[in-house]
Amino acid sequence: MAARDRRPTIADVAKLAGVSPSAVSFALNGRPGLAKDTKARILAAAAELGWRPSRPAQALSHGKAGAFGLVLTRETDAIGADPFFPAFIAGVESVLSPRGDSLVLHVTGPGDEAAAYERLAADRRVDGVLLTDMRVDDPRPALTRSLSLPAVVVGDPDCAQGLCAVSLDDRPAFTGAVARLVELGHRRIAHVAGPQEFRHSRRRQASWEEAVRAAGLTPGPVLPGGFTADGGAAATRELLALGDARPTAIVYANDLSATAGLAVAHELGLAVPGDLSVVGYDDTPLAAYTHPPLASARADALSWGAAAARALDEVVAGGRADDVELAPAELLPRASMGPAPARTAPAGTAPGSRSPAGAPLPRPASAGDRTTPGAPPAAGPTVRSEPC
Amino acid sequence: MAARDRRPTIADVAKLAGVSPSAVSFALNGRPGLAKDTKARILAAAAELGWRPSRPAQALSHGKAGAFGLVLTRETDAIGADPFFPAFIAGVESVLSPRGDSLVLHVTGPGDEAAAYERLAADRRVDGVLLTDMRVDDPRPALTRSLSLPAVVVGDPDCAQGLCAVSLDDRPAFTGAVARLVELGHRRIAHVAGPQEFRHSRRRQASWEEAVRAAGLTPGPVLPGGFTADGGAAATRELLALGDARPTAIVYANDLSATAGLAVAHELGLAVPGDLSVVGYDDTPLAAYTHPPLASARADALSWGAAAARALDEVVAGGRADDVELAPAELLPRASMGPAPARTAPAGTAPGSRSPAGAPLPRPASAGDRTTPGAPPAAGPTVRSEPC
DNA sequence: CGCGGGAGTTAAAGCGGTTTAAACGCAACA
DNA sequence: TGTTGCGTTTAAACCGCTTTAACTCCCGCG
Repeated sequence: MAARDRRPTIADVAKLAGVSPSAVSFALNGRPGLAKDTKARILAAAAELGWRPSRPAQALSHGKAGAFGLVLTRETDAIGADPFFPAFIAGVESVLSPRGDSLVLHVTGPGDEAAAYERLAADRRVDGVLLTDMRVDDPRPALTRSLSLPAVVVGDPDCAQGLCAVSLDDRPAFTGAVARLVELGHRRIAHVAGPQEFRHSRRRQASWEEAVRAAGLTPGPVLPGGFTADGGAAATRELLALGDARPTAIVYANDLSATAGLAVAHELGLAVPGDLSVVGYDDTPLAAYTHPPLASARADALSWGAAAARALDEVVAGGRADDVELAPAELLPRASMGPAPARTAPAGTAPGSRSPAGAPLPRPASAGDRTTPGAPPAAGPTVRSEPC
Repeated sequence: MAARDRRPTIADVAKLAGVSPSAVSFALNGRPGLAKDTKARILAAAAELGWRPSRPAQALSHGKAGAFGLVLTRETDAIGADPFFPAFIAGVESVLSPRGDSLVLHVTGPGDEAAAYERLAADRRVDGVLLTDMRVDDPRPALTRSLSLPAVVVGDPDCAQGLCAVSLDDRPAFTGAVARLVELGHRRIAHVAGPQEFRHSRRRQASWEEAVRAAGLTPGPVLPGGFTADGGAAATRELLALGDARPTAIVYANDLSATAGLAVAHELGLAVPGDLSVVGYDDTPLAAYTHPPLASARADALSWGAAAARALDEVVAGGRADDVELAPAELLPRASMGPAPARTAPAGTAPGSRSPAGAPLPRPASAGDRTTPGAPPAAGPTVRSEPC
């Protein structure tokens, strides 16, 4: 019997089955040209020894690492709040795992990002990478191309720079939220935006703006919330200090800043949704349990991860893959959205009496209203933020 | 010049530098016996070609994968809320990254857990694994041992079964919170626990119980919160429906359930902390921004990850490493903790007038009080939950 | 002048697989 | 009986690196 402590190799299996190592390899990989019973004998021997091929050895000989890479670029303090990644990663795993492939994760500071990708490419530890959190003028598509590192963009095609993009539209959630708020009588709908460097932050802002315009209103103040609780709280404080110009509804770029906004409203003695309506995005586990429950939108991060992994598969195999568009995030209009407060709401818009969509609503004369009045928001032109 | 599309190998570098491949290897690995200028020439050639050794090839030849594995076992729906892992992973990375090593992440369902570790071991894709979320009677220490897969336990030594444990004590946070609540006049302090399968859930519960006993009180009701918002809300609803026996303070096993509890209290018209004090654990980014801000405790997950990675290093290298004990989580007593409501609070414990620790507080006669009265909680015996 | 010895360098043998091309056995065919 | 051809199996090269042992100089010494 072979040495007890050494893990079995293909040679051990071959010996036990009474064949050559090549035969074992053929059996393992389902190559044709092996007699049925030989193959069975080999697989039995492999099972008996608990043998599985060494991935490094396989990687070396056929040049595939059997792993995808994911680089998370974060400031140290911004780590920990994002419900997107765990689910996304689980989705990626759902594709990788059945094949025995792995996900290699790297967390880097902003300065080390390029180096992380270069290393991933040079090390040959992964077959391709998933690019998330696309930024304006993101250097990564060009970088991965120059490294000839297969890559897929997790985000809209506009910023893919020729790479395959796997996207999930968050715009309907924002335009829908604004449309619903308008329906509820709101006229001053502010936005607390995410970091401007991110494509999706800008897209969310553009969606909000388009929907507000489509309702014939002037887009209200936009303040940066940075996707953080601190930022969301600060922005909310500022918005609520605007006196008469104070918004009656705030659309936040994510749940974290929205939840912080809720707390600030309470702190200032404002009722939600009585005095202020609030909408977030992400549908954090907590969203249904804030006080009041936070209206938000659910993006299916699990499916997104799976779709991204499948697309990267294709790119790795064939060099190209078609863009994928997933089902858009759907708005969950929870109790934090309500009728606009009486002082601004028209008489007919009391709680419970929803004016049907399309019914003419009193619209305050607003300077700079350049949108066709009455155009239903949902049917408006697609929002295009500037190309990245 | 070599083929343009092929990545450079050690042979290309050797040719360019006019030496043999072995010399390049020696230069790369800082082996002695190479003339200084030869080494410099080789490194220059490597830099010029942008060559970095192939990790699979290295792994194959010296038998080290240059990667650690982390398996996250989660039900699909429990994914996404935990602020611990992103920070923990970043900590692990801080050790791995400078060396060019990687983290291989696997997310599995509960049923596939053992298979995931077996694969990680058989694949030889990692040099060792980090075991987190230790459970009662956790099979993984035995499993990794039988697979001769180096492992480190991220959790207290009691459940390490002989493996190296890297722990961060969460008990002082719980005993401290209870002591503070007692000081504030609370006499009925309930606990909303985490899933009983987890060691740390039980330990937190035991800490709460010990502290309550140490204060001469009878441990109040314990309800399962499952670490989730749903569970926390349900448990809170049940606790607050107890009528006269209703607790005046609830210590939750984590922030997620605590935050949901806050919402339930509001919903029932109870003021926090006026009618009910609430404490969580984790110091979620949101904790400082709930309404009112949630008292919680911060565990330094980043350092924890780094320490765990360093310990695993030692285990991989030498087979053994000393247990590591990190600085305990520290309680952040935010506004959700306040004086007990008047109907139960003694006269002297009005808001703002804190009775100094150690001052005799009126203590209700409670049956089953088996602890020495007056023993300061912090100095009490170490809580030991049953061995796992 | 030959030889021992140290410094510098390299040839060659792995590591554990995959893969190509050749060898093998055997039946059918000429 | 000697080919031919097919189905099955294997030897050997290779993937890119590490490492041991050997090899080559060159110097100093006897």
